[in-house]
Amino acid sequence: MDINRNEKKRSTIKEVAKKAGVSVATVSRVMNNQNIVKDDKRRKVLKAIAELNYVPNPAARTLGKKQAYKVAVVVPNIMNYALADIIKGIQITLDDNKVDILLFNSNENPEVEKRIFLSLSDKLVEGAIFIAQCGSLHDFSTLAKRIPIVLIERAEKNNYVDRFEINNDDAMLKIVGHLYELGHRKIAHMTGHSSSYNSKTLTKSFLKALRKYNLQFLDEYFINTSYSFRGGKEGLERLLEKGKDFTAIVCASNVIAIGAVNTAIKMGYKIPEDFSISGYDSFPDIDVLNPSITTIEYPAFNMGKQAAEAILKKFNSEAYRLGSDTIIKVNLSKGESTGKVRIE
Amino acid sequence: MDINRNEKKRSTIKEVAKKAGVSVATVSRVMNNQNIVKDDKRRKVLKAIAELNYVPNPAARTLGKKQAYKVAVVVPNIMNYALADIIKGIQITLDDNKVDILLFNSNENPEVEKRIFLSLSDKLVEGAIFIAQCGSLHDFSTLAKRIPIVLIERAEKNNYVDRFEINNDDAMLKIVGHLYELGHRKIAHMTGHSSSYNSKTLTKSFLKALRKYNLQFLDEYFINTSYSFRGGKEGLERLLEKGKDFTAIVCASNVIAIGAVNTAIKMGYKIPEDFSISGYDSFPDIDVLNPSITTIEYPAFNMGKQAAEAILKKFNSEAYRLGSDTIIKVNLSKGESTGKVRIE
DNA sequence: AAACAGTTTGAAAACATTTACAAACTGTTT
DNA sequence: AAACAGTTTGTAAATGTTTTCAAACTGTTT
Repeated sequence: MDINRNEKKRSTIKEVAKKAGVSVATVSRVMNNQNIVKDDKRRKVLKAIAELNYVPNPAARTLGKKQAYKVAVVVPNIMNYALADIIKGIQITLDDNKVDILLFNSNENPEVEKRIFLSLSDKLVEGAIFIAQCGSLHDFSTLAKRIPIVLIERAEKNNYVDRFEINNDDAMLKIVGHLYELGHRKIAHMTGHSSSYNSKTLTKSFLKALRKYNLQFLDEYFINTSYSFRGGKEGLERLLEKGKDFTAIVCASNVIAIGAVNTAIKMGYKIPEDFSISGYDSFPDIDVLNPSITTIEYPAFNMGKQAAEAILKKFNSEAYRLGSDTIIKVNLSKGESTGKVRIE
Repeated sequence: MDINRNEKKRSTIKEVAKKAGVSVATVSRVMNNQNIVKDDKRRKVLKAIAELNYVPNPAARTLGKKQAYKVAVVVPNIMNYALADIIKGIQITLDDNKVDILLFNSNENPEVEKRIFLSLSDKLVEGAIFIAQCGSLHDFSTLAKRIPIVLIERAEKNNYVDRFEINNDDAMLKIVGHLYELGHRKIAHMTGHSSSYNSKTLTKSFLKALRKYNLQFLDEYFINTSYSFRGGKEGLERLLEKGKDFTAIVCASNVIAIGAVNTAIKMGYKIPEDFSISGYDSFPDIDVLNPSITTIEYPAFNMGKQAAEAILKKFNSEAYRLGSDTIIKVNLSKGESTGKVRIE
C-alpha cells in the first residue's frame, strides 16, 4: 500500500528563521525552550512561529534527537476488560510524560504476535510492553539491549526485562481454600484454550492448590473454552453433559464465570445452591451483577501504571540494566456465586 | 521527561553499503525492493544486511519518503466494548496495510481530548480517526486539509471529513415501537451524562420516537448516569425513588441496561414482568446473559473496518477530496428483558 | 582601553534515509 | 567499430531537525 496524499506543506524551521531574521539554531533553541535566547530575538521567533503556523516535523526531530517518545504496547485482544484496564493505566502514565503509545493487537494469533515482535526492532520506539501470552516464546535478549522491555503475564525470563506476574499460586490457593471451607470437595475447572500460556500456568496453580487441600482432580471436569460469555455458556454445557458430580467450578476468567452462571440459571439451576462458580480477573462492577460473582481480582489498572513507570525509569538509566520481577498480589472478593455445599 | 537511554547503536545504510561494496542508493533500492538491482549486487547487499543485522531507521525513512505509515485513533474510553470493537476493526484493517496505530484515550475528559486534538497536527500521522464525542467541538478544517480524517459518532460537520453516524432516530424508533407493540405507554429513559454529545443526540431521537407514537415524556423519568454497570444500578435506584409509574426503561447503552436489569432483579422485581428494560450498543454475547437483553445493536467491528478503509482510500487520492457521510444501520435484537406490559 | 569571563549567536556538521540526475555499463543494430 | 537504447549504478542533493564549536557580543574589572 502506497501512501501518496499531497500534503499541504508544513512550514519549516528555515522559513521561521528567515522570517524572524535569526539562524535556525536560535529557532531550535526557542522551540526547545532553552533559556539562552535573548528576549527580543525570542519574541521575534515566537511571532514568526505564530504567523507561519510552524510545528516541528517529528521525524526530523526524532532523527536529530534520536528520541521518538513512543512506546509499543502489544496485547492479544483489546476486547478484554482486564487488558483494556492495563492499557488504560499505561496510557495515562505515559501521557503524563508526553510519550505516545503504538498499539498492536495480535488477535490471539501466535503468528501475528510473532510478526509484531519481529517488526518491533525496526519501529523506533523507546520501549515495549507485552501483555499476556499468545503462542510461542520470543527471545527478548537482543531487543532488551536496545530498549526497555516490560512483560506482563508472560513466560519469558530474561535478566534484562522487567516482569510482572500475577500470583496465580496464591490466587488458586485462595479460591480453592474458600470453596474448601464451604465444604466443596469436587471442584471442576474451566479455563481458556489449551494453547494459551496463561491458561496452562493457571491450571498448574489450580492443581497445586487442590493437592494442598488433598483434593483429587477429576479429569472429566476439566474444560477448555474461550475467554468470553459464550465460552462460559458452552463450557458449562459440555461440563454438564459429562454428569454433575462436581459441586463447584473454578473459572479462569470472569467472563467465563459470568457466562456459566447466567447459563446455569437459565437451565434452571440455582447458584450457588446447586453448585458454586468463581471467576478470576479484573472486571468492572462485577459486584453489581446478579448474582454477584466470587472472584480473585488483581489490580489491572495499577499494573498498567507500574509497567509504564518501569519503562520510564529505564529511559533515564545509563544503558542496559537489570530487570526486576514483580509479583502482583491478588485479592479474594466474595460474592453470591459461591456458597455452602448442600448436604445431600 | 527526558529520554536518555544509551541505545546500542543500530547499523546504518552506509555501513551496509561499505560492507557490500556498493553505494547507499543501491542498498536503498534493495530495501525498497525495486527490481532494478542486478542479482549479484542484490545478493551481496542482502548478505551484508543479514550480517550487520541492519534495519532501516524509520525516522530517517519517514523524513526521506515523507510517509510515516501511522494513523491516530482517538477514543474517550478504551474500557468500552463498543469502542474497543471499533478499534479492533480499525486495527485489523490497517495492520493488513502495514499502517500502525497511535492510540489516544481522552478518558472522557474534554480538556484531554482538546489537547490530543491540538497535538495531532504535529504528530506526523497520515490520518486520524475520532470516535465518539467528549466535550467541545473541534474545528477539523485545517487538519483535514493535511490528512484524511474520519469521525465516528461525532457532531462536527465538514465537507472534507468522512463521517459515520449511527442511525439514532431509527434506533429509537425501533425500540420505542417494539415497546409500544408490547403495550408500553410510560417509558423512562436512562442515558449518559448530560455533557456527552452522544447522550444528548440519542435523547433527542428518543423524544422524536415518543412523539411519533404519541407518547408523552415524563420529565421525572429521565435519568443521567454513567456508562457502566454501576451507572445502571445507580440510575435505576434514583429512578425508583421517584416512584414506579413507568413500565419500561430505554437505556442508552447495554452496560447501563445490564446493570439496571441485574439490580432490579436483586431488588425483587421481575424483569420483564414488572417492567421492561432495553439496551443499545454493541456488546458481545449479550444473548448469553440471564435474562438476555433486548437491544439495538450496531456493527461496531465493521464500522471500524469501514473507517480504516476510508482512510486508506484517501491516502491514494490526489490531494484533498470531499468526504462522505455514512449512516450506519441498526438492528433490533429481541431478548428476554422486554415483554408485554402487565394489565393492572 | 585592555583584558577577561560570561552570555548569546550563527555556521556547519550530524542524523539516516530517499531520490533526481548523470554516468557507466550492457547488448543490439547498423 | 560506431551508434544507439536500455539497464544498472553511483554521486550528491534533499528531507527538517538538533547540536557542536567557534565567533561575536556583553558587561565588568583592571
